[in-house]
Amino acid sequence: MKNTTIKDIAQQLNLSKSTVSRALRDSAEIGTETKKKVIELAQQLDYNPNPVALSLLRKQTNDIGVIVPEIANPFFSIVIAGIEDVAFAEGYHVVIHQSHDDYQREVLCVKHIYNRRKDGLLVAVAANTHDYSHFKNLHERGFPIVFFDRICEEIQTHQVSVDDFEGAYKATEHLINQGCTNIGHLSGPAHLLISRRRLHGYRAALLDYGLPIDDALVVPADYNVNSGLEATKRLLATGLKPDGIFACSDNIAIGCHAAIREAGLSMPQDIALVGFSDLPMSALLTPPLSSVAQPSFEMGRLAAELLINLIKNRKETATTVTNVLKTSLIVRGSSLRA
Amino acid sequence: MKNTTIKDIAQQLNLSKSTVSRALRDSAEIGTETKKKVIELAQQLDYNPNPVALSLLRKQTNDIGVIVPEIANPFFSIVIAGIEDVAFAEGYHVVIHQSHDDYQREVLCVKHIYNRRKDGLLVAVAANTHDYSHFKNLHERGFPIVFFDRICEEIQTHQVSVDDFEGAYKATEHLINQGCTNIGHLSGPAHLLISRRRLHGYRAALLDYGLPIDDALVVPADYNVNSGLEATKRLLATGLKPDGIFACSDNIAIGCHAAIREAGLSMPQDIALVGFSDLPMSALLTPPLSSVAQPSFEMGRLAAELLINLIKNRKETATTVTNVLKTSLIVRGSSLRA
DNA sequence: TTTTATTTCGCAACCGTTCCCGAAACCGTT
DNA sequence: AACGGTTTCGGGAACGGTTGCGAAATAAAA
Repeated sequence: MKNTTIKDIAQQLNLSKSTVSRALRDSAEIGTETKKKVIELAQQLDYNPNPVALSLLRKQTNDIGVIVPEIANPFFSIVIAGIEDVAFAEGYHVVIHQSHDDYQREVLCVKHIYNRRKDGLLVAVAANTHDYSHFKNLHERGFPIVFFDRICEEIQTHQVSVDDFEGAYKATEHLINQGCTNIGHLSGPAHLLISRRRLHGYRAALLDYGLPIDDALVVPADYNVNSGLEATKRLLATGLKPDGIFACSDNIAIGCHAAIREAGLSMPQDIALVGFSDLPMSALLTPPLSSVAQPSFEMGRLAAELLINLIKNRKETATTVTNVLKTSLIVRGSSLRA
Repeated sequence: MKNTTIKDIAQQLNLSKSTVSRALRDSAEIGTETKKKVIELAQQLDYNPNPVALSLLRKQTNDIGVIVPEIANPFFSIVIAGIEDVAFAEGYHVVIHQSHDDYQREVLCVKHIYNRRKDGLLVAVAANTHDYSHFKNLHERGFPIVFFDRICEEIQTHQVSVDDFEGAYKATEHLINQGCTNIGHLSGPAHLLISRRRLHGYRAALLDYGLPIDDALVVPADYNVNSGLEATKRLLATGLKPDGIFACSDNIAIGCHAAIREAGLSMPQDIALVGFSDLPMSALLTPPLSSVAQPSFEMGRLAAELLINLIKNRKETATTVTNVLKTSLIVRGSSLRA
């Protein structure tokens, strides 16, 4: 029932706590004889040090906090898998929080993580977060933070993201190469950096290839299937007749995919479609969804590595790195015209 | 940088630690005047109690450990979302571990959770776990455990699962009603209870409707897409020409779905297919996958509620409940013959 | 044999908090 | 004026560890 403590061992062996502690840590200033006795009894009583006591003493919990919009979002759950992978290997434990894309809730989560003395924070910011002071606050106190995916350039710390601009550019370029001349874009919430960067990549490709830029072809959506479906309906209702669509995320693209089929249009002939993220399910659609693949698992791994590094040598915080991972365009039936 | 402690407040106000502590907890034995001063200064210094110290004193961390095979598996990530939902509301934090369906790793995770003094454990056991002594060990020590989905009947504690038998029965019955007379089954690893129960449901339906039971039509698979694909290939290679398939999970069904199409067979005419779990992606297939829906989010919520209840009143552990949630068959194009 | 060095261990403080218990100080009664 | 009862607060132990320092005891050097 009760866990055996160092004191229990000390009493049974008529020793002091300190001696037992030192013996267990194999200190040189303890006799070989007593050392052996202590270790034996410890093993017998299945002793293991109370990490809570250690945390109090060392002022570190070996826990890292993670905040994502939704755990159930496949992209984030894969990132979390990457995080857990390196965290486990390094002896850290991962405590998950969901912001539900809500600013208030995010603030609460951040407070929780800081107050509960987590060693660091990994975060993808909520979609409707405009004010970053809750993060700045911690950062100024020297609390280790690493942003991933939905990063925050305002804060001078490690950031891990993919090259959204290039990914979006390649996707749009691909549509152009497939003969699309009237390409629409389903964009994400404008205050998210990734949304803006992907929008810029889309525009840059149009510009480079001499295609007109028509803002009426850009319809905003939230990062979920339903919103993608609605946005596509709105886009089709404009009568602008896009022959290609680049969606800012796969979830949006999946909604778009359904809307196109509902409208009785064919892919890729009537409309060629490309998404972003290459979720596992995207390849299962008919036609399978072309998408800009990003290394989600690796993103999690890298973010965790950077954070743990930050935790271990706090001084070197000066040199913060913005890590930009490469994307790769996966061309499938939704956009490949024969 | 440094967090303000109760001692800081005490020194600045020339009071003792105990007085400050009591004042902050609004104790009746502290004068209104001092109480006000303490609370004001605390607010000004942004004081909040160190939860680590509290944990040491109270012998509870307010953390609950969760072990799942894979976080990235949509089913489990949705369950986790449910867990996090009630845990957050109850002031508990969720620490995620992955067993990767590996027994050794699972044992390690269990040790971690117990040693780190988590208040309780929520677990879906690994696919290749035959020995449950690592769980029994904790349970005998009075450590609160709740199993979900992949439960463990050997241990007398709360279990949350769906009615696998009934779900499988309904799925098979539905196939029979669609005119299938030669129904195959892609089963899961045999030492998982859910696999066996679903297999039994399948068999019972065949029996009840007077169809022959042919074990050659039952092909084992692991709970992932690739294994489902391979298993289907093996099933088709037998030459038994099944006209219906009930797959033990949606992931397996998704692999099966692909294999059927690869083989040039049509759904639901040549083969009608039903899966289990109704993952979000299943509805997106063409034809959309019929599936036995289970309330994953609710399963997470319920499991967390039971665990927290167990934590709060340890004595009442005597009355353990095996909670069986209802499934519902979602019929879609993969099995509905016109 | 005395001095010095070395080995081996215990005491006590500390991390931040709660809480039991005792001690003033003040109040109102006889 | 003496006494019992409140009110208000401080001291110290406890939770389970680590660690600096001092103190025996033992061994080595003079």
